[in-house]
Amino acid sequence: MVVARRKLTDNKKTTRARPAKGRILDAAERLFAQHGFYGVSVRDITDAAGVDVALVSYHFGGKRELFTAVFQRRAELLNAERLEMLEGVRRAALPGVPTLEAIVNAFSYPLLERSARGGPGWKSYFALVAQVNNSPEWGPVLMTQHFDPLVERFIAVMREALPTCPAQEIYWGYQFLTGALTLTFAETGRIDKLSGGLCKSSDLDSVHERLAPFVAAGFRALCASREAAKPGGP
Amino acid sequence: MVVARRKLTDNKKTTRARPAKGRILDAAERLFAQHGFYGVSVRDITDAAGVDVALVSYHFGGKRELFTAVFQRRAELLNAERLEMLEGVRRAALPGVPTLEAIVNAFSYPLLERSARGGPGWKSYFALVAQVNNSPEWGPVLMTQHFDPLVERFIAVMREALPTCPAQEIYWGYQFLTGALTLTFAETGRIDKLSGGLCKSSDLDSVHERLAPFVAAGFRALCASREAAKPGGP
DNA sequence: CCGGCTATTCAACAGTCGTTGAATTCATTA
DNA sequence: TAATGAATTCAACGACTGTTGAATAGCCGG
Repeated sequence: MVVARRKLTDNKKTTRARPAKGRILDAAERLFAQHGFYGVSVRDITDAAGVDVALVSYHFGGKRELFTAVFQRRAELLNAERLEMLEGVRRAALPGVPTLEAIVNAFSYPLLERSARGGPGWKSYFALVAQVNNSPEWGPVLMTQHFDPLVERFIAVMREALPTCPAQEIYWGYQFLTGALTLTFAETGRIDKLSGGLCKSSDLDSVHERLAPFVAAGFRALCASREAAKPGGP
Repeated sequence: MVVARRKLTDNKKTTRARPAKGRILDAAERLFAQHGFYGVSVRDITDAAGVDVALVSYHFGGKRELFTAVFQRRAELLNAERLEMLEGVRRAALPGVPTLEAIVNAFSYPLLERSARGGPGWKSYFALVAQVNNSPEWGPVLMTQHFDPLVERFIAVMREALPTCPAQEIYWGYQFLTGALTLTFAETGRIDKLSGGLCKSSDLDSVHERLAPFVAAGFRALCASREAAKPGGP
């Protein structure tokens, strides 16, 4: 990415609102989400943050470490919230099991809610996750490292709710769910053009209303067709 | 991307199997799919192709044009095949309408089949599409330009098959479908680890068996819930 | 053998890349 | 106030970036 580099001979010692480390993280989050890891230079980031180039190496060790720091920053908070909601719907359904819709919502709602009303930083973060999730270079490392513990718990609850369903079906259903969810976070505006303005990528409330019914029905269909395929069916 | 650059003082004038232009396209396809546009240098590509650096500018005009050429190359063939299959299932169902499963299959099967058994070039191509589709920088331009005409036809047939369903539901359903499909193409291997080897990202036949039932059920659920929400329902 | 054309090679350009070491500033404590 | 250690600035390094113009090789019809 090449842009006119802002002159900053001014505002050098003026009272800076926030410390440099956070400013760098914010700028990196936004730019990495737009152009990817290699599409952004360290100078792009530090210029946008209004700090010196050397501070990236000083605070984070290097560009690569900055990238993972950006990815980590919001992951724990997010997963804690999702886990809490997941266990909440599980407890609320005892001694039975929660509906598939409730489980999917526990998985997706905290993300959609933050992306919709958490501010531009969160919006950028999820766009970054969307790119990472679909990247063979970064996906296996970063997604597995930061999200798999929660995903395993999610799948375990899903299996409780579908006790007769083969495990593979749950995993494939999860893959379809996360694919649909991450493309939503990318907010490329493609659906806006396709629908002639009828739908808007940024309308995450509409997604929230529709994702759980869509995915839950998909799970049921998956399990039903596989159970029917088993020998000795009903 | 930084790798040791191969010395090629040899094999300069030896009989070269295929012309340079195609070799460049193949190498670019593979490397762009792995690391993205900015993650690969022109020299990475030409070294992998065994040709001179200057040939990229000579044959394509520049790196950017090479990228779009890679993206274009297989798009028309693909869309022609999908359109033919789509119209085929439509005709076969006359005077009625095709099942949702058949429509989804016409949309996804040609892609899955090529990715599974079309050779490494096709596999790379779909991994590239997965990244582009989730990129705010490239997605709106490339996906819209090369795939939207087919998508519009696909959605039109979908609406014929669901005549009472509001248009928005079809568009959202399409977004979920394409998200699930493109993440599948990324083949990041994440589901392999999650499932402990039970599922394999590369097993596109399993995806083919499951995607249509999953998505068709999702569409039906979407339309049903929206019709029920209409005033004066049954 | 010639001229013309395309394809390829080579060398080099100006600019950008990530990183670093030394110098400087800042806030806090002794 | 002096000292300390962290935070920031500055200048620069060697390597790599995409692109280009001139030179060369190969081929085909005359």
